[in-house]
Amino acid sequence: MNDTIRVVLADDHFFVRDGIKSLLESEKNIVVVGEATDGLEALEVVTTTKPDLLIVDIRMPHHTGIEVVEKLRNQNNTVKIIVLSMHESEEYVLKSIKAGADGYLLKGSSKEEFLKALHAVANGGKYFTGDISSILINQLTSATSTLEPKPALAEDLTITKREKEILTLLLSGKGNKEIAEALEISKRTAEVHRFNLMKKLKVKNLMELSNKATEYSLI
Amino acid sequence: MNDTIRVVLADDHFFVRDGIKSLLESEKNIVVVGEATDGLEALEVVTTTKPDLLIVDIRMPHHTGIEVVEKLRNQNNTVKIIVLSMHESEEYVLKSIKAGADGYLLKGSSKEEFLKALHAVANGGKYFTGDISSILINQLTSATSTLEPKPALAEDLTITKREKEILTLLLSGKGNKEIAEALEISKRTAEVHRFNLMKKLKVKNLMELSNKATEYSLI
DNA sequence: ATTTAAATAAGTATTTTTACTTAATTATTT
DNA sequence: AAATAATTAAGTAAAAATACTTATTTAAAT
Repeated sequence: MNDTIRVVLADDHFFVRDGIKSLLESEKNIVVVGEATDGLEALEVVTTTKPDLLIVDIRMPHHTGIEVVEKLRNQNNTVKIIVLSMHESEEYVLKSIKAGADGYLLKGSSKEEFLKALHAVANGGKYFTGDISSILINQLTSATSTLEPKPALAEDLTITKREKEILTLLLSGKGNKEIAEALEISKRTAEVHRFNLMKKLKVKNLMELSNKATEYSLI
Repeated sequence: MNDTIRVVLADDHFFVRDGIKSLLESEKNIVVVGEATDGLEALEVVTTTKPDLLIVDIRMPHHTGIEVVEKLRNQNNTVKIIVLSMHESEEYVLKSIKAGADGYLLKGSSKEEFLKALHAVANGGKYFTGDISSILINQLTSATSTLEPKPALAEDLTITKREKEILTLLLSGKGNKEIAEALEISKRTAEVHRFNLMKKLKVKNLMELSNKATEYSLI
C-alpha cells in the first residue's frame, strides 16, 4: 500500500523486544526505528523518532503501557499503538481501549496474528485479539449498550405512584411482608398491588416483571 | 479437558462444509454429528442431534444464520454457536452478538484461529475474530460506554456450568418446572441448583439473586 | 357534589418456593 | 486408582406467592 511502517518497541525485557524484532525482520516493509525499556523512555523515543506504530508492553517500570498510551493521546499524538499483555485482563483491556489504543495482543499470539494486527492497525484499523472477545462482548451486552434501538415506552399502561413504590421495593429484593412493613400497610395490600402490577404488565412471575419493568424503564 | 465436542455444520455450500470437516478431522476430540444446508434444516438438526456447538454460515436459504441463532435462543437452546461470515459486516456482527452468538469468524480464518475459536466457545467462552475488532471497539467507544464502573468479579465464588444455565433461565423468567423441562432434568434438581446458587451468592430471594448476578456479571 | 380512580385489606384455595438433608451417579483432577 | 467436585434427585415441612374476588376508605377529577 504505502511505504515502510516505522515501528518502536517498548518492553523492559530484552528478549521480548528481540523476539519481536526477529519476527518483524522477515517483513520487508517494516522497520524498527527505536526501542525503549520503560514508560518514560517510550514517550521520549516516540517523540523523537515519530514512528507510525508503537508496540508497548503493559507491564513496564516508570509508567505502564496504558499510561504511555494515555500520555501520548493527551498530547494529541496520533501514533498507532498496539498494547501487549501477558494475560487476558479485563481491566487492562478496557483501560487500553479507553486510553486510546488501536490494538491489543497477548504475548502468546502467533506470528500470523501479530503481523495481521500490525498491518490492520498501521492501516488505520483496530485489532483486538479474539482471545479477549469475551471482555468486549460483555461490555457490549451488559449495561446500556447501543445495540438496542430504543426501549419504546409503553403507551397505554399506567402505573400508579403506589404501584411504582411497590415495584421498586420488589425489584430491590423485598418480599410482600417486607414491603408491607416498609410502607406500613397490610401484607395483603402489598399482595394486591403486586398482583395488579403483574396483571397490568401481563407477566406471570417476578423475573418477568423485573425484565419488563427494566425494559420499559418503569423504575 | 472434557470429552468430544459434538459439532453441527450449517452451510449451503458443500465444499465449505467439507473444508471445515477435513479441518476438524485432524482434531481427535471433535466430531461432526450433523450437517445442514439451510436455516430450517439447521434448526432441525440441532434439535435432533443436540450438539455442543453449531457452526453456522450467515448466508443461507430459508433463514439466515443470524435468524437461526435468534430462533434457537428464543427457545432457550444453549448450544454454543459460532457464526461464519464472508465479510466484515458491521450489521452482521452486531446482529449476531445481539442474537446471542458465542463467536464470529471470517471464512478466511486460519486453521489455528478456527480451532482456537472452537475450543474457546466450546468451553463457554466467546471468540470474535480480531479482524472485526474495529466494529466492537466502535460500539464501545461511541455512545454511553460503561468503561468506568467495574463491579469487580467475585473472587472466590465459583459457579458451575450447570448453575450458570439455571441462572440464565431463572433470570429469563422461567420457573423451576420450566427449567426442568428445558434442561430435561427433574424439577427437584432444578430446585437444588437454585438453592445452591442462592446459598453461594448469599441471597435470600430471586430478585436479590438477579441483582447480584448482574452486578457481578455472572450471566 | 358526584363519579372515577387509587389505596386499602380480608377470604380462599392452589401452586411454588424456601430450606434443608440425604444420597446415588457421573465427571474431573490428582 | 483414589479423591474431589458436579449433577442428579427424592423427602419433609414451613413460608411465600399466585390468582382471584369482594369491599371499604380515601383522593382526585369533573
